[in-house]
Amino acid sequence: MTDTFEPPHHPCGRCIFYEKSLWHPVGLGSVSQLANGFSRREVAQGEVLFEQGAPNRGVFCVSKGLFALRSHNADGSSTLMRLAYPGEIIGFRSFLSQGEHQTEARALMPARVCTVARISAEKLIRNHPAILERLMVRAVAEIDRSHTRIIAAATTSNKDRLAKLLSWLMARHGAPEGDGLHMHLPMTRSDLADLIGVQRETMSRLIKRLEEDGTYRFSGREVWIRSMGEDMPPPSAAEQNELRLLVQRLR
Amino acid sequence: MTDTFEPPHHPCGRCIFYEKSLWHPVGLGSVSQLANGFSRREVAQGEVLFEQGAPNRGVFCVSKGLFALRSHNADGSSTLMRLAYPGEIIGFRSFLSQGEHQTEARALMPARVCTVARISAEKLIRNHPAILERLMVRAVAEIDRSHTRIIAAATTSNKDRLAKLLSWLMARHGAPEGDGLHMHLPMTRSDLADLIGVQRETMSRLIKRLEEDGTYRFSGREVWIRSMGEDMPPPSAAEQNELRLLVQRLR
DNA sequence: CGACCATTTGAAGCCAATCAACCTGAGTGG
DNA sequence: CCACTCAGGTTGATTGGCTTCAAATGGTCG
Repeated sequence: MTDTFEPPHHPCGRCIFYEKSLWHPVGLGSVSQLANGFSRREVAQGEVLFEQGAPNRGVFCVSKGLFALRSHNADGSSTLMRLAYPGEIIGFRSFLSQGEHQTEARALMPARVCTVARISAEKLIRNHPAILERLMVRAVAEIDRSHTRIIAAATTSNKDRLAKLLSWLMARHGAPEGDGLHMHLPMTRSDLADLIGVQRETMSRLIKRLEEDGTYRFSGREVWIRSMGEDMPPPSAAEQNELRLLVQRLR
Repeated sequence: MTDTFEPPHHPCGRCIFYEKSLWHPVGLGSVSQLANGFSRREVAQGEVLFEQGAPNRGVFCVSKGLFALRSHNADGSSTLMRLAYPGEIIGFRSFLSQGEHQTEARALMPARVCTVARISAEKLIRNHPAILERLMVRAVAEIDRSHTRIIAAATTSNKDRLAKLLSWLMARHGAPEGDGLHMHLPMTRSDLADLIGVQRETMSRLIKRLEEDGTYRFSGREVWIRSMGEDMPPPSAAEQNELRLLVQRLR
């Protein structure tokens, strides 16, 4: 839009979500201050960006790939709290409370992350209150996500929640194939189980049940979803409609 | 502390949590601006402060009593998202997103609420970024609460979660009695069920099972908890210890 | 090949949802 | 005063789903 006025050297300037970037409010004058504490880094698939319990070192922005934010429970189990896609900020809770990371961040795909070191981030936020406003938007989004999940867990069946999750993932990782969609699952079945809140064995059985319904087909991490038309009565009318829209959108 | 310098007419000046109040950063100079959009109001037990879906009219601070923030689901069921005690801010999500309330706020006890009208609140936040910082702290707390709940739902039994909830409520509503504690439950069993995420009938059975364990005694909304010492092996060692500390603290 | 990991399958048992019936106390209206 | 209703709560019977333990399968990698 206003290419002429945008600072050519803003570290986030090349990101497709630059306009919505957390650090966008840092104007021409302070770009050097931002560039100072800024670092960009590739994270290999499976690599841990930060451990649960580790001290926070700054604010992280996913630039490429996908991260899983996982909470390790005292009893050895773990819960996958959320997935973070490019443009999303992670680790901001521990940054704000100047404490330890509440979750572990692990790359589920080859990823890239931009970090603004803690000291720099604190300084920038003090000087540019608009950054805090943007961070607040992210926080509210996280509250919304959490509430939605709590409600979903209390009101819908595990099978329905899995179907919902799969169509959600399909929207981000899928491509049209035949009369439906196909994707490579970015995570293991254990991860899916941790995301839905069931045991691994149950996830295996849920997947089998979904396959028996005829809408989904699985082979390892490959997933196909039929765009459906005349077949059986699948999950629900709402779900069916959602899928139809999804197929249309990706086509 | 610095009584001499505190504005004598700050609307929140008399609150015991004044120092931690959201509007504390409004200094001497701007108090009139705050007082402008400020209103205080009694809310009768059972009365609804705001409905789910209603447009946000400002930022609410619980001054007395207790509110239940409930989400009404499409299928007619509802989920009790959280309880709000004096000093807590409610309705800030819809305030920030300038949208509709995501939850219904209903007084579980005779309550009092202080409201800062939307326009005033927006102006104050623009002029005093420190307010936004404090609001961010509340938002992070809400994220923490939600995450804890998601993890608890995925890893602990309904019975254990209920026991935890009861001891939590006991800490806020209980008083020593005999060799244990006693409280009047501030909510119905349906509310408890909505908080734990089970059906009313299941809640009734959970309560019966807790009674059979011998730690709790129920009669209508009256609840007694034994401080225990020699009896049976109750919920868990951690839970037992927590209760012991609780009894000591309230003694 | 052997080790390891992810996944699947089976069997047993527990737990919660559901539907239905019943109970109680607090109004309400005749 | 009684009959009625209604909200809150309990109880029983049944069913289905999930966990748990155990064992088998399949793929990958040194």
